[in-house]
Amino acid sequence: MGAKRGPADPERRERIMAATERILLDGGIAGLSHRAVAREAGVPLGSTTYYFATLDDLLEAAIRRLSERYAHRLQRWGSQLGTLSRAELVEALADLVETQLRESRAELVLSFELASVAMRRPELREAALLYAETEREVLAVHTDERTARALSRILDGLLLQSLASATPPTRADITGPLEALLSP
Amino acid sequence: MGAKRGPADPERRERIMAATERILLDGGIAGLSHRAVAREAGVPLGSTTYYFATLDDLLEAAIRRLSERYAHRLQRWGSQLGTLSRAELVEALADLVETQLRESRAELVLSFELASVAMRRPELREAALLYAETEREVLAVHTDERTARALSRILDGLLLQSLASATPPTRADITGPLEALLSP
DNA sequence: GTTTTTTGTGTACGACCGTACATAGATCCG
DNA sequence: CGGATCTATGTACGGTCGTACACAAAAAAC
Repeated sequence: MGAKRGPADPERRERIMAATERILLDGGIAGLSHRAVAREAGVPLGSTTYYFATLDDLLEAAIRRLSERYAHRLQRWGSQLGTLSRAELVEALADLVETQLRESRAELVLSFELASVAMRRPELREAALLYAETEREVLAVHTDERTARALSRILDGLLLQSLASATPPTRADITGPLEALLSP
Repeated sequence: MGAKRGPADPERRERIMAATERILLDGGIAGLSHRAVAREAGVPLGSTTYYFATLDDLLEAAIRRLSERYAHRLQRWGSQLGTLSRAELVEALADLVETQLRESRAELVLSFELASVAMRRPELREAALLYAETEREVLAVHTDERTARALSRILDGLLLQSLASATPPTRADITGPLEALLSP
């Protein structure tokens, strides 16, 4: 019952998952295939099917990693904030939206794609919801639970329409709905 | 320059588009192929490629039809309403959300899938935005433009999370964000 | 050492696909 | 009538894919 067996190249698995993430981020689920991953990772086809027998295994592993990274980023953002007034929270959230759109576009697109795929494939639901859960948890630190849920909805709508439309949203597009919700 | 030429079976094109809609609605874009449409419509493969040479032609035609039908439904909903108080508008919108989730689930799922695909393929953007545009127009009849935009965002977020999550939203889940926005 | 287990690879099968294209039938124009 | 034009179909090429599987190499167990 040794802990390590076989040629034990622990990088192998890592490299394959990293390649999978890259493929998902820039081609979406449609671009995912064992062969594409093998090419991207520089390993033979047999390696990808050995570690991840089915496409869903590959997908699930990559999604889990991406979600965890996203969660950490959100939590870091949350912990850098002190206690905020409502007005300050609006500005902080608007900054968050703008930053995400600028710096994490690919991750956002993928998370929406995942959500839409999960609507047809319940087995992917858990993976898809990791994003939303983290979001709500972080928001709940700064408001009550109910407002956090509403905020999460607005943020999703904002991000969705921003990513789908041709022109980026103005600051007012973002702050408008947030203010409406956060001004009691 | 006669209006009709050839064997002129006008149902042919119709049948193919109708079959395409059915395939998109229950299998999503991933299930779309010339062959699948041919099978569904009961026509030979050559027919589908004759009327719609590329997959995108097929997709665009079907999406346009679906969007128009969706727009009509929304407009009918809008015109059945008289002038409403803010509180009445909240209830009417919540009813709309619940009805859509119950009766037009497949259309909603497809519209989100389209939106997420359009994020990677700008040529599909126009088709994907038809849904959102109509929504905003109808909403703008009952509130000012700015509120309509915010509402549209909230509705998208609500529908997205409702479709992606395992359990349907409670009435409070729906009315919460709407009230927050519509109570000045 | 020998056997057993795990790690890793190459190949091949059957399926599906988009699209091109040669061809056939129908209709219209003159 | 005879072309010209449009409608409609069958087939076939070249490609991608998931997955199974036989097999080799390395490590572990004995």
